[in-house]
Parts: sequence; structure tokens; C-alpha cells
Amino acid sequence: MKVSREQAAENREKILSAAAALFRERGFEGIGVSDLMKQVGLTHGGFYGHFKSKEDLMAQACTYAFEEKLRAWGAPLARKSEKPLVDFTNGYLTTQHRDSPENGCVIAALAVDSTRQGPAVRRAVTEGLKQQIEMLSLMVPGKTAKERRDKALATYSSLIGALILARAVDEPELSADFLRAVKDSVTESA
Amino acid sequence: MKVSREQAAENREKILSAAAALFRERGFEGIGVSDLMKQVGLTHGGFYGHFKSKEDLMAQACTYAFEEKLRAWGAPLARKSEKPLVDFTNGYLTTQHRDSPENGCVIAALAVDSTRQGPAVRRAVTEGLKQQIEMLSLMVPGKTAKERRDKALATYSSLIGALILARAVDEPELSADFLRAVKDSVTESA
DNA sequence: CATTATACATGATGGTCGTCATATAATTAA
DNA sequence: TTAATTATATGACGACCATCATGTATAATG
Repeated sequence: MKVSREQAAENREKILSAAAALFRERGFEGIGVSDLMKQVGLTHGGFYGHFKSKEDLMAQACTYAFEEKLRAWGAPLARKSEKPLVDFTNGYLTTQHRDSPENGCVIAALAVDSTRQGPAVRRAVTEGLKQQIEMLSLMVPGKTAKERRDKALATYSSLIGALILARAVDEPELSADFLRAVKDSVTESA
Repeated sequence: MKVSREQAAENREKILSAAAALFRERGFEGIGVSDLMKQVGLTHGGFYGHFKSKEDLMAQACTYAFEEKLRAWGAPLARKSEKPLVDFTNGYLTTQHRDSPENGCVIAALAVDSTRQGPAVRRAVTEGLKQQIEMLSLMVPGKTAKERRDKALATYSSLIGALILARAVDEPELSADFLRAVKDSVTESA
């Protein structure tokens, strides 16, 4: 069953999009090629026509998700908010973000997993992370560029740390405490 | 081949110890029951005499590793250091810790993995994390207990975030920048 | 319209995994 | 010393997994 070139391109994007969501939700090893293709409405056979290997898909899915998030998170900057860092943080450290990893921060969901994957994945993650640090550098206060970059590095560490911990604990109160404590800490330093 | 009661207890502890290291190094799914037992010098058959299931082992291995780390990290408090938080942070955010997850922080290595495991693992991780927060609360400045707890929550988020990012990135310079930036940020707030 | 190219489906391969059944040998209890 | 217990070994089970070989129907090309 051949399909039109556009249809094929559309299918490829659907695979990428589904993978970007499923990897974030279940981890790289938590979803198989066969199940992934089923979710897109195809069978496993066609997969290797689109991607060289599962690891190739991991890397591309990360890049895909990074681009999506970068566009969404640039909004406070685009509309020249007075307090872009506070706006960003208030969006990042929410219960919705905590409870929906499948369309949330790639780093919080997959950074640890990526350390156990091949070089292509680590490359994609590093590049995506660098872009996000650059964006944060534009939101953070500070006189020199170096000062702002350091603050961005520290702030991003806090944010992903809080999100990861809020997701890990099985006590809702403690989980909320992590979100609130770090939100307060970032807000008062802004 | 039966073995003495003491020998059996010793074997059980060896399994726990090896699991605590291998899980941190490779993730919960990165090591199988068979390979794990081989590392201890046994075969896979005896495993289910010691543990109810692999998940049972995951939970117990986490608790085992938490106790070990808590003892090691309590040192600055035990010897009544002047700046326990700075001491602790300087030990936590090192390249050695970054490069040796197998005997490092359980949370930085396994918190994300644990969100994809059953309730026993999440329970063990939450309890271990709470103990570490309690310890950090004793190191952190602040007038009220609530102030200190909030500071501990925020500080711990920064620390595990920085370690995770330093491990994820494939550029040594950027990796070191995360460690340094967060170390500075914690130090100046202490 | 005829031919070629190709996107996808079906099915198979070899590998790994967690778990369990059974056998064995040695400790422990009588 | 004999009998009961049990820690471990061997081997097998069904379920997954990533990958590849082949067939087929349809789009693209001329």
C-alpha cells in the first residue's frame, strides 16, 4: 500500500509527534517501536523507512519537542512582559505541568534517561538545553552577560529539580511544597 | 547447594549492595535479575528466595542506598562544622560525584525512573527524600522551622537539578558551569 | 497507459527479560 | 545418625523487543 508523498511526510511527522509525547511520558525504553506505530495508525513495518533506528528517532523526537517548547515558552519575551522570569516560572512550576509530562519540559522528563543513551541523543539534548538556557538568560536580571548566564544556569537547575521532585514523591502536599518553595525562591530573586 | 544461614544473609546483602549501585548507574531497567546475580557470584535461580519480585528489590535497594548516603552526608553536622551547608554543597557538586552515580545521590540517579515504577518504589523514594530534606533543614540558615524547611526544599531542588544537568550534557565546559553556578548560588545564600 | 519506484503490511529472526518448576546438595533439627 | 529443611543451580516458559526480508498495492514518472 503505497501512499502519496505528502501523506508519507504527514505520517513521519505523526510518528515524531507521538514519540515526543510517549518518550516524555514513559521514558525512552517505556515505549516500543511496534506500539508507537500502532498509536499512529500504522504497523511496525514502515518504521525503518522513516528512521534509521530507534535511537535516531529518540534524537529527532527530542529536537522536535524542544522546538515546540521553545516556541511556547518564548511567549513572555515576545509580548515584552515586565517580569518574564516570573511569568515563565509561574507557568513552569504548576500542577498541570507536573501532571502532564507528555507535553512538558523535555529535560525534566528525559535528561536522566538520555545519559544512558547513545551520542546522538545526548547531542540533541545538549543542544536543546543550550537554547533554553539562552532564552532564560534573556529573562533573568543581571548586569553583565556572564552574570545573567550564571543566573540562568542556576535558575534552570532549580526549576527542573523542583519539577522532578514534585513528580517523584507520592505525597501531594510535599509535591506542592516543592513547587511553591522554588517558585518563591525564584520570584524573590527576580 | 544449600549454604549456612549467615552465608545466605551475607548473600542477600551483597545482592542489595550490587543492586543499589547498578540501579543508580544504569537505571532500574538497565540491569536484569540474571546479570545482577552473576555480579554477586550467584545464578538467577536463587533470587526469588531473597526477594518477592524485582520491584521489591528496587524498593529495598533504594532504602539501602538512602541509609548509606544519609550516614555519609551527616558528617558535616556530626563534627559541628561552622558552615555545614557549604561543606555539603561542595561535596555534592563535584566532578567525582557527577562521574560516579553508582555510589552517589539516589534521587539524582533514580527519581525520574521511580515515577515510572510501582507504589513500593515511590514509597521508598519519598521516605528517603524526606529524610534528606530533614537533614538539609538542619544545615540551612533561617529563623523559623518553616523558613528552614522551605530553604531546604529549594536548595535540594537546585542541587539535584545541577547534578542531573551536569550529567546529561555532552560538553565538559557546560557541565562544569552548572556545578559552579549552582555552587556559587548556594554558597552566597548561606 | 505502461513502467518504475516506494510506503506500508505481514511475518520472521534472534535476543532479552521476569518468573517459576524442579533437582541437588548441604545445613539444620530430631 | 537420620530426617527434614532450604539456599542455590539448571533449565524452561511466555512475553516482549529491535530489526530485517519479503510481498503488495498504489503513487509517480515517462
